[in-house]
Amino acid sequence: MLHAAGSVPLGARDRILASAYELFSHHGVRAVGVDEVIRRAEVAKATLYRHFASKDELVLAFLQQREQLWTKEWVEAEARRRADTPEEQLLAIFDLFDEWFRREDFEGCSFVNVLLEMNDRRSPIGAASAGHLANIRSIVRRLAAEAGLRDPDEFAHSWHILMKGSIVAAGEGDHEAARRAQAMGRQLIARHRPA
Amino acid sequence: MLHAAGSVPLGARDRILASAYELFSHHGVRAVGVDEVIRRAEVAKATLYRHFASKDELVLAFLQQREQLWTKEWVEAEARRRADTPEEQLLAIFDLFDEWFRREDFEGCSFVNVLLEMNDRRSPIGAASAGHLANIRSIVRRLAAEAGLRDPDEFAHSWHILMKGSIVAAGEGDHEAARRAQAMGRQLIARHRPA
DNA sequence: CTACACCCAGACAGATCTGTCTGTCAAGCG
DNA sequence: CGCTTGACAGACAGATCTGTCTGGGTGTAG
Repeated sequence: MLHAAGSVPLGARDRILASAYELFSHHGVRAVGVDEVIRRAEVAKATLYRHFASKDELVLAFLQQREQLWTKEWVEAEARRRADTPEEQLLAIFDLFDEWFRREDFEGCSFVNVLLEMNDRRSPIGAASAGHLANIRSIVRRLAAEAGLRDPDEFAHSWHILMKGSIVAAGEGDHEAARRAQAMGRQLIARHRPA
Repeated sequence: MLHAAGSVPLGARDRILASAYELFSHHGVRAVGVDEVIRRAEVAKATLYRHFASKDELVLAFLQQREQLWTKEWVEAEARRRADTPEEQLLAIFDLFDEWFRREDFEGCSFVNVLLEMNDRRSPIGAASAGHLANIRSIVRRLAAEAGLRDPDEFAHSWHILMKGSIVAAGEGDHEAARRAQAMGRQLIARHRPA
């Protein structure tokens, strides 16, 4: 054995995941084949299938990495960093979205994209996507609870509707979607503020 | 020539369109092949390609029929029928959605589904989907104008965010999505009411 | 030096999808 | 009756995708 701990130095697996992340997030998991993934990763096909049992397993790994990079390290961490109070942190999500929506390579929410590409909530991939979306909601729910808002669960579901709706609108080309969603978000906060 | 006017009696083309509508709306346009369409329609493959130049043309015809049946004859007509004032007609959209979201065979918004399946706004199919979504907004805009709301275009964009967000949430399994969106819609109406 | 683990390159099988083509049949019309 | 039109059934070509397999190369440990 080479590695005493469970850390692979910097190998083929990471290149495959990075390639899959770039391609799947921007072009969808159905439109991208494994040949394109290995070409960009500069690995052999056998290497991919040594590390992942199937393309579906690779997609599941991609979704987990998306949660780490997008949900946790971008949305959650950056929203908390940009504002002091939980209420302002919630609103800061749409400031992030505003910048995101204006990017040339805007790619949308991979969890929604994959869920709608599969068109099957009960498939392993569909269920995983729905699970990752639920994890986004629980971050919102936690912020709502920290802000002292009434009924954080109901709030999180409604807030998430604004997030998803604005992302789809941005996918159509609406560059003002984040601003519109934020305005509705302010009203939603007001309605959930304790009397 | 058989038909003096431009009306085909009841032929293969209608069976193809009906089959495509059922399959594409429920399982997506990428997951369904032409073989499945012709099998359900009970037509020969050559017959399909006599009436439609390609599968893409069939998809475009499906989207147009979706606009006729879903957008116009269901959402718009039924919302106008169920309420008297334009404001109540807007809110009635989410009453319709509430029943729709609870259906066993809930299929989501085909325009959003296809747009995200394609992942390309510039392709003919993606552009058509975006166009049909814009047509939904113009119906909302017209109702907002009839209701005397301020800035009907801004209102329609925001309202449509609620519609699309709740549809995606329903696709995840949230049966209360319509009620939540309607509550936010009431606040949006209040904000756009003239002083 | 040898053994072994890991990896690259690419051929290959099997499945599936679009779109074309051949052949047959039934109905309407002079 | 004979001709035309449209449709059915299905084989077929060509492309593409997943997953397997062979063969060869390289670096490291004992």
